[in-house]
Amino acid sequence: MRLVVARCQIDYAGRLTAHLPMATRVLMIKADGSVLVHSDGGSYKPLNWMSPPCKLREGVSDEGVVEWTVTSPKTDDTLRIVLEEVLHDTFHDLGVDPGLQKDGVEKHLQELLADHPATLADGLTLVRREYPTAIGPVDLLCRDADGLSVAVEVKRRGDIDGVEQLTRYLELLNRDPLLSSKGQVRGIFAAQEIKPQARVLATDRGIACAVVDYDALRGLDDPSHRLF
Amino acid sequence: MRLVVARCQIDYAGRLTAHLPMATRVLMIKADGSVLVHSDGGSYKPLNWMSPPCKLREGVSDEGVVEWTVTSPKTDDTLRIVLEEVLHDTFHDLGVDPGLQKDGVEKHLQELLADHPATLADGLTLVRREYPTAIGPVDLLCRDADGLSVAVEVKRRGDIDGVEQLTRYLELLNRDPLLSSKGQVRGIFAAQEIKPQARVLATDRGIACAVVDYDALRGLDDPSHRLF
DNA sequence: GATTTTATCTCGGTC
DNA sequence: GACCGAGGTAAAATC
Repeated sequence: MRLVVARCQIDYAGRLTAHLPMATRVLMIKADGSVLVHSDGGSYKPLNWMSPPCKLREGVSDEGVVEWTVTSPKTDDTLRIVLEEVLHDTFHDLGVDPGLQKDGVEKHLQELLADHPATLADGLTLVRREYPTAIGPVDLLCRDADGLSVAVEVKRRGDIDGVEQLTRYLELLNRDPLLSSKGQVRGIFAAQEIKPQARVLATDRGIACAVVDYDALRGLDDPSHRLF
Repeated sequence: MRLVVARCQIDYAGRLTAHLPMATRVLMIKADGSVLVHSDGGSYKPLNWMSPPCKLREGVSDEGVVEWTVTSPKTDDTLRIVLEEVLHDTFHDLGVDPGLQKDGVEKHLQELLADHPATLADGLTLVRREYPTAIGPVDLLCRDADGLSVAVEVKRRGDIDGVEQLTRYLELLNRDPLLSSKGQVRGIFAAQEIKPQARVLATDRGIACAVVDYDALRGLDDPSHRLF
């Protein structure tokens, strides 16, 4: 990884053309030859970049101006960087990164709860995941110990929208005699964190709230499992 | 802009939770407090990041370990960075970036075609750009040599969705007696590249396809035009 | 390998 | 503020 801070102007030509006027910026040159141009703002997206695979060629023009040309052998995109003044130029050996471990997305939570519905309420068993309705799939459709249907809406962060969503599902499900013949379909709003407003609304509508302990749930899935 | 190279491990908690094991990485801290964590590979997307607005707090634990905590006041996302060894730490004043000048996107194509509608079909003249309808604006509404209305949908890459879109517009426009009294409103699907499926569908619906030569169009606009 | 779906999407626009 | 659509979308999951 090479880090360069320099006054530069940049031209990109590829699927579109783009130009960056002369200014001071950070140039990040990765081991695979890819180049990122960052300013002191914006978000994680660079002002301009070249994706790997690509090759950087350093040249000097007739007027003695340093100019980098980054080219992609596959897409024939090119990035031309004219360096007016180099303020910083260092190289760092980073080695290979072990990579990111992601976790806690709604889908994974849903999978875990589908495997362990009893953690939401005693005696609860799964009928099916993504139970289809006219207005969209219910995350989990379950049955309780008395054989009554229970609809579960899973969210990572439970806010008011999720309660509204579950309410709509419950209205619909309760019109289905196959599900509601033995008694009303109940709702459980399951999330890692439930916002106070959402809890009030849910309680008001007779919907139970379940705060999900993600780590404990993973422990059930695999007792020897450790987070990292 | 502060650039730090360090052996670190990182935990993120927000919309999801993520973990990066101990390894050497580049930390980019921008003027607005946002933080980017880059490794020596991947693409322009950082391994982990915090979007502005956010605040970085540097702390030292009981064991003397340096630990950064980046928090967002709005979304309560947090990024925790444990620094085992700092290999590089520099600050650079970049100033405000003048920003990127883009070219060749759909909007620009539309402008060029609005200036030169005859390149789409002989005798075509522009009535107006972004002609409003109940379901959204038609890119270009034109009139042909016989005084018949022609609706043009402009895309950079023409796929099936664009044809569907134009079809909906044509249906609507053909219900307007002011436009269709002299005869049916025709459609032209104009794009730099038209996918085979889209071409088949367009032909099937009596919509003409026009592959736009972007560079030639720019040449018309200004024969002496040079990129920058 | 091609295609579809997702994203801590980002970014710019309009309403 | 929201909502919508495009992106040099990229990247992951699926077929």
